Amino acid sequence: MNSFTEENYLKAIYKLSLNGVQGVSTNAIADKLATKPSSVTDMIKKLADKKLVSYQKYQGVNLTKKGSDVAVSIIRNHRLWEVFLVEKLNFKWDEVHDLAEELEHINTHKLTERLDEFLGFPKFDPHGDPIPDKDGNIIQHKDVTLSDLIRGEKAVVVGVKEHSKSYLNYLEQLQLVLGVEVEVKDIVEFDATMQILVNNKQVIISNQASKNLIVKKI
Amino acid sequence: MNSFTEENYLKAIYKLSLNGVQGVSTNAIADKLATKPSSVTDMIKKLADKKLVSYQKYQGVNLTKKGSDVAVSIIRNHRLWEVFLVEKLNFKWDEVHDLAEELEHINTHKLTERLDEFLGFPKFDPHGDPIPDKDGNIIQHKDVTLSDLIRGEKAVVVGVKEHSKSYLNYLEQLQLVLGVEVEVKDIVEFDATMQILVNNKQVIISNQASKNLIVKKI
DNA sequence: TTATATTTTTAGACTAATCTAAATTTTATT
DNA sequence: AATAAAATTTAGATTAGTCTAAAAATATAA
Ligand SMILES: [Mn+2]
Ligand SMILES: [Mn+2]
Ligand SMILES: [Mn+2]
Ligand SMILES: [Mn+2]
Repeated sequence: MNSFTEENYLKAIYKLSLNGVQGVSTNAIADKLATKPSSVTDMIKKLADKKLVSYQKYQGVNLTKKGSDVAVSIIRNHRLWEVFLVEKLNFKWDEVHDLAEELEHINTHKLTERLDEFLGFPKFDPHGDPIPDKDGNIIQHKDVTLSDLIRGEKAVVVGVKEHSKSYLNYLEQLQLVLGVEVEVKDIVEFDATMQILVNNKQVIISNQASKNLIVKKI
Repeated sequence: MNSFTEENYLKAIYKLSLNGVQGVSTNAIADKLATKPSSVTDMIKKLADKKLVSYQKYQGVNLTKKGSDVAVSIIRNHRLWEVFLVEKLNFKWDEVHDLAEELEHINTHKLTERLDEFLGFPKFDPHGDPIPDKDGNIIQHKDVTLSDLIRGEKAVVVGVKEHSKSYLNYLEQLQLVLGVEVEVKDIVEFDATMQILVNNKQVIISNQASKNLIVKKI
């Protein structure tokens, strides 16, 4: 089997591949995992030996089918556990990520499937991220963010691109949670600061914040 | 914090201490953890440095208050997760131990307490083992086993001393599960094989099996 | 109470994962 | 195309946990 560390590398490579990048760079992985490029090179070699990634020196790394399957399965676990923690144990959406980082590695088919069933086969996690189904199929978000809207447009909040505690906490204070409807009232031309309507309240939100909020136009 | 490995050592020492032994031996720990005595000596030294055990060369090891607290907390996690797996995810009692061995190390106060609450503050796990409360208080079984009974006595099954898959599976086939009433019909003098009544059915059970079944006389 | 057996510890080596510093390769810039 | 900058890899060291083989201490038995 794969160690927790190997699984975390696979997950990181998977996520970095989503931006259409062909050949994920050593530095990008090091950054994401808060480790050093030399450590990444070592691990990549090991993953390549195990046929989990394809790799040529200096050319970046790509997941094989096998590696991608492992990554998706870890992500499935992670998101199912986040749903469990929020729905069943009443955690808040800014509290569950770190716990899910640990729970995701208990990678037993039967446990995952039973958990999925217990939760009623949820399609999205508490941050709006799609949960891969048991065959690994995953619907990616269309990635329209609040910052893409123009004055007068309305949309529903469907996810976040940034998962830090401070961001999630901030959003909750503004009542900018999943499912809430927003309307763009005004945009400052200089720095794209937005004035929006949330639950009938006027809210001012920076571009830094609005470009991490995934929405669906209505 | 403590590594998974350290936690497993503490748990092993805790369990070996329950037999009233003063000074748990290196070999006993090695046996329980399926490792070598030399590895145990190394780890004991580390745990002693961390004030989790008290230890003098060649004299065996004892948990400190601090070490005992960690051990009890891991055991609490383990048993709560076993309840979760059986009650909520419909696992059978012979399937949950290995999963709980992994889940128990996600040792976060808040998670444990929320899980306890979600499960309705259970007092016993699926094998009849008592669950320590949040302050670490734990009621130990009185340890009367089926093999202690004499002809004609009746009792209720309240636990098992052996947790192997094969034993639990065997018991289930005989319908010897928690809460079931048994009556001793006959005992073979030679090897203490018992003939008992379970759910109105006659069952023959070896001493090997009967001495691992914890019961409460009625 | 010596000799023998058993238990425990030490010494030295190995693997996984990490790091720093130096060397190499690739990419960008003159 | 030559040079500078950035990215990547290699070399060598470190830490946690483990192991085997040998030495030392304790327990048992003649
Ligand atoms: Mn998460
Ligand atoms: Mn999430
Ligand atoms: Mn168990
Ligand atoms: Mn149990």
